[in-house]
Amino acid sequence: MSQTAAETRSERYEELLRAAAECFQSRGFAATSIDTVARHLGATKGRVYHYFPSKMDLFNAVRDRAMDLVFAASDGGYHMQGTPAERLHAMSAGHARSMIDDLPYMHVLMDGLQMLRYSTTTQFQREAMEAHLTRRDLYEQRFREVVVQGVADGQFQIGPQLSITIQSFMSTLNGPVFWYRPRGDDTRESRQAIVDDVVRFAMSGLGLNADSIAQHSHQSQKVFA
Amino acid sequence: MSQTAAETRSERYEELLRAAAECFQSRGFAATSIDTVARHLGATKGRVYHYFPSKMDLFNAVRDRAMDLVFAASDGGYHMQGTPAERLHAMSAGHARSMIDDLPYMHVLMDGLQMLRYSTTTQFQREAMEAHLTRRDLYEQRFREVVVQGVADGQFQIGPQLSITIQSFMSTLNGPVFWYRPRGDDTRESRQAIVDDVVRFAMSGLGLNADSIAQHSHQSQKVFA
Amino acid sequence: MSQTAAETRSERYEELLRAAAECFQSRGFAATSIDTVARHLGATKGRVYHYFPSKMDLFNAVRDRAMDLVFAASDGGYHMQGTPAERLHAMSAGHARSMIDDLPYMHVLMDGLQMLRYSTTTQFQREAMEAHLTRRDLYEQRFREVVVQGVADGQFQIGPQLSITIQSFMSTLNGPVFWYRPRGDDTRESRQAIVDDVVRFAMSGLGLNADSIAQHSHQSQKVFA
Amino acid sequence: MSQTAAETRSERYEELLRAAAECFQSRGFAATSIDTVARHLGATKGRVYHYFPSKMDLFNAVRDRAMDLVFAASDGGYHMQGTPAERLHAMSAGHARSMIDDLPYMHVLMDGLQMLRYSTTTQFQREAMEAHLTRRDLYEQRFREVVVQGVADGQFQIGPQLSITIQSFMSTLNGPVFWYRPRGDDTRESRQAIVDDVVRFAMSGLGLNADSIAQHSHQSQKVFA
DNA sequence: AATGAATGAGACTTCATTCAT
DNA sequence: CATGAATGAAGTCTCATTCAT
Repeated sequence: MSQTAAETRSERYEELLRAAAECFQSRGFAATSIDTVARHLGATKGRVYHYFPSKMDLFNAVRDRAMDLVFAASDGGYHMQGTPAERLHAMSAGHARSMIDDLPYMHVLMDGLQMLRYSTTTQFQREAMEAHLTRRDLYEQRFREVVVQGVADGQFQIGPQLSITIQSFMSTLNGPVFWYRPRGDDTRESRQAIVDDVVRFAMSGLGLNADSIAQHSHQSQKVFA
Repeated sequence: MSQTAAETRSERYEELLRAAAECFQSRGFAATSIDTVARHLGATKGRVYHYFPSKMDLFNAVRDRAMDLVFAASDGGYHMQGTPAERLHAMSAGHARSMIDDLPYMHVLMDGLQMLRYSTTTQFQREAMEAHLTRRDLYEQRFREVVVQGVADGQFQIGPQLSITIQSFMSTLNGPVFWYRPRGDDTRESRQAIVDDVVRFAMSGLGLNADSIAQHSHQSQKVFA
Repeated sequence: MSQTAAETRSERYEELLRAAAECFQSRGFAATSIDTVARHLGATKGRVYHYFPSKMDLFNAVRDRAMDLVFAASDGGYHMQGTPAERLHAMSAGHARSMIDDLPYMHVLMDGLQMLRYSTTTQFQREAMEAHLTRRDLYEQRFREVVVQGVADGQFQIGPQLSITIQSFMSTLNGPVFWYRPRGDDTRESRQAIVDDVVRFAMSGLGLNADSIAQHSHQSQKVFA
Repeated sequence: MSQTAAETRSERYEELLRAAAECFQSRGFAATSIDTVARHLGATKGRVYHYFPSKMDLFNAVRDRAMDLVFAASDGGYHMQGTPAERLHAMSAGHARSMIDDLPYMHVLMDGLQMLRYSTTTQFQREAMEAHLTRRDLYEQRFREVVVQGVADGQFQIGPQLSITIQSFMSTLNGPVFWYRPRGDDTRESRQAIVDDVVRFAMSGLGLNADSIAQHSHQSQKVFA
């Protein structure tokens, strides 16, 4: 019985998180009202406030979940054996795939960075933001690390400013969040094709030619199968 | 005197547009109040309403101005003589440069796309949105056109889905809007170095090698000097 | 077992009453939530609602208990043998003592009078309020009665309007509710010293000189020992 | 024109302050809604918020005004020439008179002290509270000072703890706030009679006999005529 | 050309209360 | 007996907008 209750609570929580993510995605934080989220869920405000003490806390929860997802998506590639190109390819494919598969969450992840200048934050929320920024830096650091190795190995040819290259690389991978929208005729394959092209562009941006990219793509298939 | 008045009006209008752009940039449309814009200007709401009938109209004006700027920034490259690679390089450099130089406006430009689902729009505003989307498609079409030529010429090697490549290319160029922030020690040269690296990455994403990129970069200097 | 249960219930009830009194004291009726009371008790709302059908009923119970306490505190003095001065002194000492010893309850007693104009009252609650006012009048009547006797006896010298004198007398005795706050270094004696000074002032207000006051004070010690 | 506007603003402000005082008086801070105040004024919330940024600020303004009034009421007595008994009598009469004449404000003044434990206070509001407490101490200090002189002169006979006596004295003077309510048949004289009796009781509490009180009363009449 | 007053709709949030368990 | 979930009313506050001046 207690387990059922716990499961129910957990399910409700997930339900809420997803509904919130979807609402925040389509209208942004400021333009999304708690009422909107509740209605999207077929419930009332009270339910939302029963799980989250404030709108900002709800947003933070969504954002943190998004971070979890994106970490998980590229984790396999980061820890796998292989050349920097192979690893980076796998990480990128996972990342891009997550952008498409978890679109609502990822949208919030992008939006969340603009939240920096909001003054209406409690002490707790400021700490949450700090923690988030730390995680985000850690995440970027993983990509940077592999890129640096690839440059050292001579696999990648990049411009003089490493930071700019990394930012451009991530911008490409994050791109789908801004231009991809699910369609009725999407299939697992059609989405993978999108991911492949995005990753191909990104890897190519580091100076890899098409042939080697194809190879790594093959690798990544196995990893994420 | 009439000319002076006209100039004053025009100056005030510009002042307002920029102030609005800066406010919209830092807090987004929904979280920016007319009062905030007015205060940012050292005035009161009345001034804003004297020039714009509504907040949404103010936003539209900023967004349209942003579109003007980005068009102007890549126009030289688009119309210049040269290979697709040369033209695309010039267009991209102009675009990226504009992202950095007109950051507040460009931020609004990116944000403006989320506005699609706002229900509170008048007939006029819906038309303005339509017109904006048309211009936006037209703008993207210019890049697509040149990329297609380059692919046909064999200068570019891209993935199977042209659209995805174009989107990734634009994502890279737009990137600075999300990660660049002006700093006290910025110089014209340091900003140009950023632009060069971004463009290098984007062109490289189309399969161009570093040498040819360097060449085009040289060209672009002349165009934008 | 049934007795144990009854005792438990009674204990829980007392616990609740006191917790409520403390919360109402520090924040007032309107600003105290049922949740606050429950948390103060280390429980949840359900417990409160198990014993009291509504917040107002809880408040009424606390207020009635406060009335019980203050009645009990001055009852000995009222019924004792002696001159009006002696009796009034004993009543006053008991009353003032109760103000300090039962501070949370007495605070609620003072607050409760403001509640008159609340419109959200049920029939039952209106009746409870009426009953309370009746008891309150009865209580004041006791003091009035003894004062009148003292005036008739020539022990007290008061102003032309008896009501005003009574009100002032009670205001003095009630004073501690507004300015006394328990401190770590309070002792039974230090609290008694406060009571003595308050009562001395009040009796003196009726025209009694210091000497006779000292005498009565001595008397009252015996009554409340 | 500007003067008219200024006057209008000032009038509106006063109107609001009084309306707020009246509402706070009858229901207390927490139970008074801004809507209530607005309705009491025949206006809407917006008007209230146009003049006061928050409910707490409105309350603070009322409380500060109350403090102004009570200071003014006893100021003449404090600065006048005379024995401690004469001065204290005049101060007390002014104070008590103010309790009756400015009842709504004075009620707020009493309530305001309970506000100490509200956690929902901004930095600014905490400072306002500190400033208020300082003023309040200063006010009390005036009475204490004159009482001490009277004790030194042998005019007053009080109990061993000066503080308790002062508190009791003030409690008596403040009393009318809790028990006086204006009635249709009130006259200037009937109110003065109340004040006289209250002051008589308070002075008598310090050991003054009726005769000397009558004398001082005569004095005070001249001061406050 | 611009200000300040005012409104009213709508947002976030709290909380008394009910109910299933 | 007690909890946790949920609701709905009400309250604080914001803000786009209108209007008189």
